[in-house]
Amino acid sequence: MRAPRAADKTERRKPPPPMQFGADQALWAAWLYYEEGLKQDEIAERLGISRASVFNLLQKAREERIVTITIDPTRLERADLSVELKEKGGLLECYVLPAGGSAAALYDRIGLLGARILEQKIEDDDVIGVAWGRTVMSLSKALSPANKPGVTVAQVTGSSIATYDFSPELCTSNIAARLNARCVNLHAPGVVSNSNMKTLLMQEPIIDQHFKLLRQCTKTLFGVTHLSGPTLLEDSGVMTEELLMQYQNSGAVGFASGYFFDPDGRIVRTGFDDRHIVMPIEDFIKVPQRICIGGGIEKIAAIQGMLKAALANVLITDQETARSLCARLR
Amino acid sequence: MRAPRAADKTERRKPPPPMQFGADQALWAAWLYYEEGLKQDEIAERLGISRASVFNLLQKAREERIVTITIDPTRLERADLSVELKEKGGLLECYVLPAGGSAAALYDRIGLLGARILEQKIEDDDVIGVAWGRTVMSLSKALSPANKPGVTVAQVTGSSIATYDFSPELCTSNIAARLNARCVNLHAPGVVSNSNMKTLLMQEPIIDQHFKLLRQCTKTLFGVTHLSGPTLLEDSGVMTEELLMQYQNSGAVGFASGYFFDPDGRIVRTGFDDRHIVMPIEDFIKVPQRICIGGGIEKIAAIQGMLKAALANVLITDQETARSLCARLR
DNA sequence: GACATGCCTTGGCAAATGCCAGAACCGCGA
DNA sequence: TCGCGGTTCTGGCATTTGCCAAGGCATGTC
Repeated sequence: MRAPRAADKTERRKPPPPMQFGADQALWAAWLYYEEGLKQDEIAERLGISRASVFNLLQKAREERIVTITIDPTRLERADLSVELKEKGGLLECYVLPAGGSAAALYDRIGLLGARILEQKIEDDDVIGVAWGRTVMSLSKALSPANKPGVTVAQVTGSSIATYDFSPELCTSNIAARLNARCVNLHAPGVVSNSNMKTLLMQEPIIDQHFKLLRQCTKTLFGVTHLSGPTLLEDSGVMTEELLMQYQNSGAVGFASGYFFDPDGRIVRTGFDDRHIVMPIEDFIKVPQRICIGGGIEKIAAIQGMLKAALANVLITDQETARSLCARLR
Repeated sequence: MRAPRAADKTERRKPPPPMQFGADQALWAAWLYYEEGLKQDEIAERLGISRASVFNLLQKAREERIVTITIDPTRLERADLSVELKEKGGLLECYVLPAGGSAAALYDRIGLLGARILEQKIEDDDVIGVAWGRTVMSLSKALSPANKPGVTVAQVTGSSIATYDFSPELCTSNIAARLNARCVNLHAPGVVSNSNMKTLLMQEPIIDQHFKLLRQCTKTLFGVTHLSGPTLLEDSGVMTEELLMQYQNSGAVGFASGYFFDPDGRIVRTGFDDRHIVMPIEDFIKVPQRICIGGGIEKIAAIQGMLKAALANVLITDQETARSLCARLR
């Protein structure tokens, strides 16, 4: 794409951003195509470029968000299955991902849905507590860039030693980066060696301050984990098999945002909880919007327990899971 | 769209895809298509319907605004020509329609642009004063339905006797209807027979009240008319040729929102002004956002005068007109 | 001043989409 | 049970779009 003629000589000086005209062309092509309904041929002719270039311009316009294609989120919420699950699950809102989509991993697909919903829900001065998980990570990657300097994104659970690509720190900072929001990481280990250490840590001013901030949360975002079979908790090195067994023996079926619970939604505690640095549940439960995102048949029991525990009041899941849940919830 | 519970009896013959998408089919098709990037074929397969039906669903989804395609209005404002004209014309904002669009009439194309911009600019408690004209009418028809019960749309100029399809009443009520806003028409003739009558009318409580409302305007929307050759003023029966000549002889080159002006932006008055029921110019000029919409080579001189008179601080026009104006404004 | 490098553009083909007219279907009434 | 009006769905074709690999053009380097 050529710069306008007038700029030819001064161009080597590069006073203004070089691609000024380019942005306009994409914009104009987009207008003519999407608003006036011209064919790419016609636009090509009128702009004096090839049709292929028009195609490229349109693609660029979409990529650069000169044009955006959005799906009305209120409709998503009104979909039949969403409404049914919302009512049966005692939720404030519920969103269900259509079955049989692309071949991508389910958590990526759910993450995409979650991203679109979160974008719509975010308000200018939100404080968002973020947990961790593959789906949350996926959501963070699917978020569109936005400018929300008033938003704070805070980590609800301590950081981990092991580095894996969906750690609490990464989830939090990723989301904050996309939103251009303030990122507040929790600079403490997620798990410490004994309860005494936890007590001491919690008294540290910086940590204490962080937990004060968490009490301001207007939203939290978290995934769910099931406990049977290979789980992230173990794979990520957060917990050992023995610890997990201990919870399972106590009747726990799932883990979400730092808490274990049984099928009836009772919180299950073991000694691990005394070493786990996480937002206290009594604070957590006071957050107005608690958004849980996750799905897959292996998680159904866990999600059911999570719903009974009322950890979430907004659920984002997939169709198959939603179906099963509806069936199970009487 | 069929009701979801069609499963009663006929459905038992359809074992393969036992999914019931009910009224959400369009929504889900839209999600899979626009968000997950599936082909129509694939969606058809997964939903167990023909590809053509998927196409129809997608079309419906667009029509019903389940999906919307929008062009970032801030980009429109940042386009080169817009910026140039904004600065040269002493405007707050300026929007330029790309040249060489569809074969539709220019005023329809500009109206479309105006509609998109107005949609973006409207705030929840706006009071919008609306004048009349073909372009304004066209804008009103291109507005997307919205729900703005807090908005008031008020007529800035009196109504006319002759009925034509872009009368002040129609422009006003059309816009209000689209926005689901309150519509306040001015129940008085646009032109009365003598100045005495105008004085009396203006004292009428209802009329007086209306003009009080107009003083609350946060926005006004109006077109421009040129005076040479056949004009709307004459065609619509608002004015006679003699009256127009009178203004032209006094140096007027254009008419906008009820006022005549000369090329230097001086307001031109004749006896007609004493019979013309319209918002007083000193009130008009205080409205924070005065949006003028119009274009076409025949209007260039008129728009130039209008700009000098600073009647508008937001201008929506087409590329050709914008080019000429830039050239003329030094 | 010639050559290498890398982004843009283009022509053309294969795939995807848009659209229409006829088929299938539904509910209703006889 | 059959026929009928109105609606929705589908097969198939013409058009439009998406994409790729080859060719340009301009800049940077020696």
